[in-house]
Amino acid sequence: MDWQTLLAKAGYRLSEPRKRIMKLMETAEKPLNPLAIHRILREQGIHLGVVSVYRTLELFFALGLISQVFQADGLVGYLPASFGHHHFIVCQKCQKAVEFSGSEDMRELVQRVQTETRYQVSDHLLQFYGLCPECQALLEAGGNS
Amino acid sequence: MDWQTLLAKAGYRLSEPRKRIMKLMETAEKPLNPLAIHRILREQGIHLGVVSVYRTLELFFALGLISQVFQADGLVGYLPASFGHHHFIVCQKCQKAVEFSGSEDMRELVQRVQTETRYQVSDHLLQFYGLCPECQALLEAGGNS
DNA sequence: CTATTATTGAAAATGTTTTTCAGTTAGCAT
DNA sequence: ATGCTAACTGAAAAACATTTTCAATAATAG
Ligand SMILES: [Mn+2]
Ligand SMILES: [Mn+2]
Ligand SMILES: [Zn+2]
Ligand SMILES: [Zn+2]
Repeated sequence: MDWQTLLAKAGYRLSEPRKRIMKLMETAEKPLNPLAIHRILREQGIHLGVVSVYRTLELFFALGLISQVFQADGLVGYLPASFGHHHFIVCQKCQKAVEFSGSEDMRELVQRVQTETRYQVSDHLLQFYGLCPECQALLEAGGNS
Repeated sequence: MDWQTLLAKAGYRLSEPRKRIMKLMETAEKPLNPLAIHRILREQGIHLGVVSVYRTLELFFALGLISQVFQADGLVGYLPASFGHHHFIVCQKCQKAVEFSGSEDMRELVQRVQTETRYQVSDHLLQFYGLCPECQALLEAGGNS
């Protein structure tokens, strides 16, 4: 089921701002935050109210169409989410992020932690950080810094 | 080595605001953000500039004395950090958080993801969410909601 | 096509974080 | 102990980010 159908089935309208924002998200390689989206669209001549960007992202997130992406020091933005259980790995150099799937990750660790802490675990936040293939290549070639 | 020594060795002064803030952090069970810390201390009759709270948390974090804690929807605040590799599990009902250690967690998963994505993994963000023992008990007793 | 209702967006309000800078204080030297 | 000096603080303002409000607009159903 595509996002437009999902939106409709959930009782929401397929408005112009929502189309614009999803179209941009779909091509995004790096996590985008509300103001960045607003700015990029404006640069493309598409002028949305900043409020609509906030509202649309909130809605898309609630519907599971996009995921929040964190950098080691906080939320950086959103990226389109595929269905099912997955996480992101983010390049520390260029921010490019890709998903990896992970349904059975953590099983043992969750067991251990539940026993140790007496908490009942029901969810987790996981992200990896590192270097994307391109940035690895660049680093090997010439530059440090 | 205690935090005061660590601070001194790193060339920083042991100022009154820093003492106040660390003392509060040390007793915190739930993640605290800058404005919450500012408010709590003010309620105790200790009036710091809000700027100092921001600066001090930034410094403590850079020195590894405190950790950032995320809720499923963003950074919620800071908690004291013990040394070494560890993560937090946060109660979704009352926010109480405890650490668990985890040096060898993820080894296999990291391998798999490196192969799949061609990224080189160098770090990770992991947090668990669930119910603390107290909130489990409360839930079993009477209430739903 | 029309009516209905969700949705948009400008503006203002609110909330958060950073910058600036004059005054203060911790730690060191005497 | 006392004074010196650079690190530090905090009030204020600026900058930035988010939420609220509400009249105007536009998407969908009929
Ligand atoms: Mn997982
Ligand atoms: Mn770990
Ligand atoms: Zn990269
Ligand atoms: Zn709890």
